[in-house]
Amino acid sequence: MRVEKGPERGWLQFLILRVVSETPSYGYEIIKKIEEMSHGRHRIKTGTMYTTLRRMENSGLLSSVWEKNRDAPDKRVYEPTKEGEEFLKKWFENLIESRAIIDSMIEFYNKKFGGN
Amino acid sequence: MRVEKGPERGWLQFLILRVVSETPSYGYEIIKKIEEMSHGRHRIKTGTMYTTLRRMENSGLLSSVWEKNRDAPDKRVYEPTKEGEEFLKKWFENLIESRAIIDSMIEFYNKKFGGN
DNA sequence: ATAATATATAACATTGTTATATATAAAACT
DNA sequence: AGTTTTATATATAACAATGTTATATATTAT
Repeated sequence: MRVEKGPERGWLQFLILRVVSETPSYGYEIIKKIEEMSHGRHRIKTGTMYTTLRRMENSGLLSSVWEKNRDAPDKRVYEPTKEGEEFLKKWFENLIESRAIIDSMIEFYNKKFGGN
Repeated sequence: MRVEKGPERGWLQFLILRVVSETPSYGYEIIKKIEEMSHGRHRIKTGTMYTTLRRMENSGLLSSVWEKNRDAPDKRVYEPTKEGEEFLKKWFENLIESRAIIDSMIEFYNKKFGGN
């Protein structure tokens, strides 16, 4: 799989990997964790989430197991594959490199639009 | 046109607007300015650039005029529309809001992967 | 009943890439 | 002087990747 160069592509995949690399989790919970983590800025629709999880499993970034429950619907729990961990790490490295560019962008903004 | 919430979508459109909002410019030059601005990290292919410029004009974010030249090929010079300026401003605002999230991401990375 | 939890997918829209084509002007070669 | 190569400049069709919308199903808690 191609790894992109900046914060421009696969942002959602990055967020998902960020979550499940900390603790394996399932679609519904990942949505809430992302929402919490981004202070309400990223409200992922269920359709988007499950579609993306499925694609990421197909492309080898995630693996899943069914967690069976008596008193609740079963959950499909995801964790990163080795390839997923590598993808995540590269994305982080790119994000760190991009931070300087982002900062210079914001500086330009403050000049142009008269920010604080 | 829908305006997105974070650094996840339309990053290239944002970069283009960032450039032409400073000084109106044309495809070939915009590629070089973006490459320069990003310290070589964003090398946009001509196909990507002209396709994107065309789409942005169609969706009302940019307008263009032909600059006729005797000693060189003509250039199609782009500048942002009013809508383009608004799009750019919102993108900037979202980027600023996202910076805190990005920073917390990087902090997580440093813990996880043992960064500096 | 209604809301919250939990997963799923088809159809669509948007965004970015690749491959290819055209044309002019300047520089370097032979 | 004539030829090739490089740089400048634009364009688009076909494709790949990513994200959204709309809709469906089923269980548990209030």
